Amino acid sequence: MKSLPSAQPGAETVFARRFATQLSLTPDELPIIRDICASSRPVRRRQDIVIEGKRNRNIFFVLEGIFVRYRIMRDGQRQIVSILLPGDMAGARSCFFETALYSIRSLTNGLVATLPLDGLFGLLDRQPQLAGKIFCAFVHDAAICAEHVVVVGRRSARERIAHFLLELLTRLRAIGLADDHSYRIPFSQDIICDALGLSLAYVNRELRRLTQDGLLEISDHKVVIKDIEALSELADFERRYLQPMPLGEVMAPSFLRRPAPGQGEVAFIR
Amino acid sequence: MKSLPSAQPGAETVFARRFATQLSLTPDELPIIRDICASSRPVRRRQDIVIEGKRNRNIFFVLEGIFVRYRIMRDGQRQIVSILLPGDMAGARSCFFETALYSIRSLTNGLVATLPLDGLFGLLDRQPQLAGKIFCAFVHDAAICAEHVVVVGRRSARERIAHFLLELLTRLRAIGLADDHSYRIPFSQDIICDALGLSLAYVNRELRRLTQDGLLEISDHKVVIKDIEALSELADFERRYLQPMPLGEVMAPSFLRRPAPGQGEVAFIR
DNA sequence: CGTCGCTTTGATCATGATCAAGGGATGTGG
DNA sequence: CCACATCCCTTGATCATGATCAAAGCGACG
Repeated sequence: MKSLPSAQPGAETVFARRFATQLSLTPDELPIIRDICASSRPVRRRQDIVIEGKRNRNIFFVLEGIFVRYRIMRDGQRQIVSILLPGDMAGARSCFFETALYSIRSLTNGLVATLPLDGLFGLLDRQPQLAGKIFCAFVHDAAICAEHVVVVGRRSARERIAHFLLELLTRLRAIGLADDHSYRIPFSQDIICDALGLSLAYVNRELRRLTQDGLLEISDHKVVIKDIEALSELADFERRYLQPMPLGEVMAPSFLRRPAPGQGEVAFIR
Repeated sequence: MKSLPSAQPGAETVFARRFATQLSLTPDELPIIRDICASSRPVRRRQDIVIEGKRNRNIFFVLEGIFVRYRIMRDGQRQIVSILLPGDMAGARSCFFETALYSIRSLTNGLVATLPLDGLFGLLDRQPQLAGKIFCAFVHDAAICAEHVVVVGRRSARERIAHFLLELLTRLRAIGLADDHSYRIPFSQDIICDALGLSLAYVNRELRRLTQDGLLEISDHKVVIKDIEALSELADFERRYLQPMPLGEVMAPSFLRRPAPGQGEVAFIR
């Protein structure tokens, strides 16, 4: 299997800039994030950076590599709660509990920067708006998680798989790691089945059917979505949950914002 | 059906105090929250306070009543993403998207206070620690959501139902709305089935089996958990995800905290 | 050359969906 | 006060989605 290339020099600033865009950083906030990213650490493939049941007080910025947040059940089954891509943050949730509720593991070699929780609360006093932006990133993460509930709760296996592949396409494209219709997934089908709560054999069969129907092509870990329209229709995929407002716009005081065209505020009561 | 009693005078301060505890508010922060709660509004049963696809820029503090966050699918099926109880916050996520991703609806008469998003960002400058605490509450909400993924993804119908009822017991007890083994659920089985991604008929059957096995009793919307131990074992219910650290402790600088007994930091790399 | 990790496929089983019908409650209007 | 409707619970019969079990193929790699 080809994994992502290992840490290259300069990756820190590439992703510091990417964070900058996602979080709408101002010129004085940017160097702070760049500082955090500068002291990054490599993570080898299949390594846990957070372990369920152990204490964690660090927030990790994923600069490179793909990670999963997961739980191992009593019977040995695994449920993957989220897929974490470069530009995402990890480990924040466990900071607010005695010990971590999930483990977080790399699927590939990767690179992460560390912000201790204390550092975040420190920022809260010195750079409150920046700290707020980081907290907002947690909210975006939660939105993906909520959507995952809907995928797993109310969709058929075929729909789940289609949705999963489309979500990955959209997220990878947003960070420049996919082209218009295709991307490399450096992981195997068991990730898909554990993310979607399905059995391996069945995921395989349904993937096969999707390719036979001409919607996909998968070969050697490269996924080509041949008909995005049809697949989106099949999966009932709405990308809105992957597109939060630009933070600069959300955080500006409301008198600076024009209301969205044609959409007033919701009438509240009565 | 008996719904919760309507807004009583004084409910604002009762729950302002409850928030105070949950968020470890300091004496100067408390009046701010109390102010927000003072201007609360009643919500009638079965009313949407956030509507999917509509713009929302308000954070709602649930002072009274039970709410659900849900999505209606193409085929008319509903997936409930979260149950919101007094003391929870609602609508924050939709503030960060052009329009709401989910609707939020009351199951009972209720009472909510409103904090405009601008107000939260205003707090960020004037009372950064308080704003941080509110953001932390979003993280707790996300933890429940993540657990929901695991429930729906990898548990049998019987286990899901058991888990759901235990989660409710635990959360209601935490806010004083349940006694040791029982509580009233002012809603019907279709809420359970839409929360867990099951069919109504099957939920009914499995509920029946659980009562026949002597684990539960349900009559007229009152749930009595007769054997918490056995039910927890059956559901693989771990309440940890409902017990975040007291924020006062999390937010204190680390040199004030003693490490958790017997649990060092996680060894990071290698 | 043998092993390991991953994919593929077949056969069978069962969990849970769907369809259908009936049975209290409670409420409402005539 | 009764007729009727509505909401929710209950139960049976049947169906199908997806799990489980089993086995084989196939690179890659040591």
